Amino acid sequence: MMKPPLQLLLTDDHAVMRAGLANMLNSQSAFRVVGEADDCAATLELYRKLKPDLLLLDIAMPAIDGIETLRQLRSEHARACVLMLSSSDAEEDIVHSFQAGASGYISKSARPAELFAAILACHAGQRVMSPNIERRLAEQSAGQALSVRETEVLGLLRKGLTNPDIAELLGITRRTAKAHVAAILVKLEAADRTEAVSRGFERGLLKP
Amino acid sequence: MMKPPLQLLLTDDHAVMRAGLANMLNSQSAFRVVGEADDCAATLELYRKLKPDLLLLDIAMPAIDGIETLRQLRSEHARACVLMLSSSDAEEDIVHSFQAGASGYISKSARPAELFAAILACHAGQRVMSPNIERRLAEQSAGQALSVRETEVLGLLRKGLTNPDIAELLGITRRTAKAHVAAILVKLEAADRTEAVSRGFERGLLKP
DNA sequence: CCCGGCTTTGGCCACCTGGCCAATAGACAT
DNA sequence: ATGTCTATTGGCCAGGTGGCCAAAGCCGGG
Repeated sequence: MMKPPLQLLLTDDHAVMRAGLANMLNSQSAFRVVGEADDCAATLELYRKLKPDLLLLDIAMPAIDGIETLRQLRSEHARACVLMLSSSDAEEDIVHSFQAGASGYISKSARPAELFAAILACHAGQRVMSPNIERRLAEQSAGQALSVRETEVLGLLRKGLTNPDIAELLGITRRTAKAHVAAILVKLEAADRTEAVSRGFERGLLKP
Repeated sequence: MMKPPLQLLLTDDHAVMRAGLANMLNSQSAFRVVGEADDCAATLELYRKLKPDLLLLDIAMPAIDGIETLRQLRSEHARACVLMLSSSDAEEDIVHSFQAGASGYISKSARPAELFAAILACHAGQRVMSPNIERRLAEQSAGQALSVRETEVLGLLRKGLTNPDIAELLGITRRTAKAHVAAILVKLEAADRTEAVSRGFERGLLKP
């Protein structure tokens, strides 16, 4: 007597990836893809309807990204088991995923067998990370995390705003805006605001 | 009597994507995935060995990206039929792909049926683009293209270099470095060098 | 052969930048 | 309650930035 297959819900904005993934997973008797979604709204709706055992959720999505989708899902279904499937491997994405309640995080670079194992482990209640992701976390966490305010300022730097611009927009003095920028430069190890924005993109703090 | 299936070579750094794609394509009698590669070197090697009818090539790859891989392949096999498969949809990637000799460009957001059709059309000698990509090209090409020199300077801006730094590094005067930066600002419609770098990332001129 | 674009160069000037000094008030954790 | 972290603010200064004026040589396409 076999165990019934795990009911999986797939979310990824790339139809090719979804179809390929579904094909591959369904060819394993342990899994069964019961639904596919391509954005946040569809994910929430299908989750309510299907009550899958596990959600495979891509991070990079237009409009509402995977992290935010995860937050919304967990606020409604606190016990949802979600495995993030990412192509970026950016430190920020990983950290934010776990903060938002992900059960695991695996790279699309992982071999299929690793993915299968990750899904099973995740459903068994374990915290899952692909090996190379653990390595990255150890390496990269040399850099300090930006505060909420600093992240906000970084978003303004990106738009080409000057310190006086930022001060006016946030209703603070120029001096304070400058202080935030200075803090950003130190934390991102950047020589100036321009390099800071680059590092922001590299680390996944800013999305293209 | 059926036509023999098209021999396909797959290149993508994400094993999950490769496996899923291979699964999906092989389930169609018209296609047969005869090889998979995860980087430039493996692609060139397998291409020589297998002489596939068509190469499905992902753009985003670490170290050597898909565009450069395409260039190298075409310098060796000028008649190679290559369909770029991309997740970015950045204008630059599309333009560069065709300049480098791609036969087609399709988004991972395309539905499987579109992908199948694209492969067939490509092999039939047509120029293939997914519909939403054509739309983007029309919209976005409002922005002017950067010259070679300007692109080089943009890469230095990204690293936080000042105009004097750039001048010294390129062996030109500060005034000239300044002129290049000014040209970049105009072409990317940026208020300052920091915003220029943002636009660079958004347009795919710079890669995270 | 001429036009257009790319690359190169000069000076002047108001403004912004980032580094340096130090300090206070509130929030959240221990 | 004590301590850590964050957000906030001030002034001074050398150096970088971007806008404005204009112009020359080079190269490829029409």
